[in-house]
Amino acid sequence: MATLKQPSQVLTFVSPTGEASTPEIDGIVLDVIGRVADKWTMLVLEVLAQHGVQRFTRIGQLVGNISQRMLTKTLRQMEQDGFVTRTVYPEVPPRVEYQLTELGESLCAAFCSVWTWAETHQVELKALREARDRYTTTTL
Amino acid sequence: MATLKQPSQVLTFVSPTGEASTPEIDGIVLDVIGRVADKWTMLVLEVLAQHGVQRFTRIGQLVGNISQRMLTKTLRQMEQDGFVTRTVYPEVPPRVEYQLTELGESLCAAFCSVWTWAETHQVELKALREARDRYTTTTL
DNA sequence: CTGTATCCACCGGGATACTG
DNA sequence: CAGTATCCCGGTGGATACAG
Repeated sequence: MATLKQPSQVLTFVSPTGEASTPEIDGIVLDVIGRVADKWTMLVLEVLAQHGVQRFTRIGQLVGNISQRMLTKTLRQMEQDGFVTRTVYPEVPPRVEYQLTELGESLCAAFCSVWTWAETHQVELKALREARDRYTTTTL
Repeated sequence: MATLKQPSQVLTFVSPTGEASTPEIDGIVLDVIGRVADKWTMLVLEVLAQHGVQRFTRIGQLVGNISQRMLTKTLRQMEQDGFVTRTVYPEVPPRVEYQLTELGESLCAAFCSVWTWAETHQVELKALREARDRYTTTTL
């Protein structure tokens, strides 16, 4: 983001020289977060971390309900970002194996705390959601 | 090494019959991840964590390019999820303040490692991307 | 100031069909 | 097996206008 594009009337107020109160979040970091904060990416990351090198179809099975299209796109993106390696064996039928790179593993480790947080607070979160749902129900 | 978490009950292999018994990652956790892995949510979370209680417009400024619509939606969602509290002061002009709850702060802390990871590897990531972009010079 | 409501363009993502 | 190519629908999110 942060692309050139006259912010017509957005809340932004990027001062010319920066400074002032510009606690803007670093663009690169933000961009990285944007890529990584993808549902399928996180799931594939998880799968490869737990099961090691796997083939295309296998990953799809392990992830769960994911279409070929999304699996392909996700894996390609992850490959581009250097999170996984893609190895094609010139056989017939073809065999393609995916494996986490060290970068991918380190990312996975970083996400571990979030995953743990989700598990730790799932009861609490579920309760909150149900409480909210009770309000939202009758109002329709 | 960097395994995300122990095999626990999260992922299961496909049963011998070919039926995908429980390949899904825990629904609640996945759902939570889905909500939390939102760009704007993460940014607002970050902003509130760093700047403490803030008003609507101010949050918008601190976040950067975010439309009112998205800011409102994000804040509402976060309020529903119990990440922030919303305090309306019956004044004119109106003043509304948002503040992280303890839950929100704990989530933010969990995300800290991801944020740190992004910062730590940003050079590496940038290099990878640029290398890729050079290949993508396949004109139009 | 703090929103809500609307219109609308974009694209994420499922379903399906075809290829090497 | 491991994709690629289309169609297509619904959600995301920006722009704009209006309200309390």
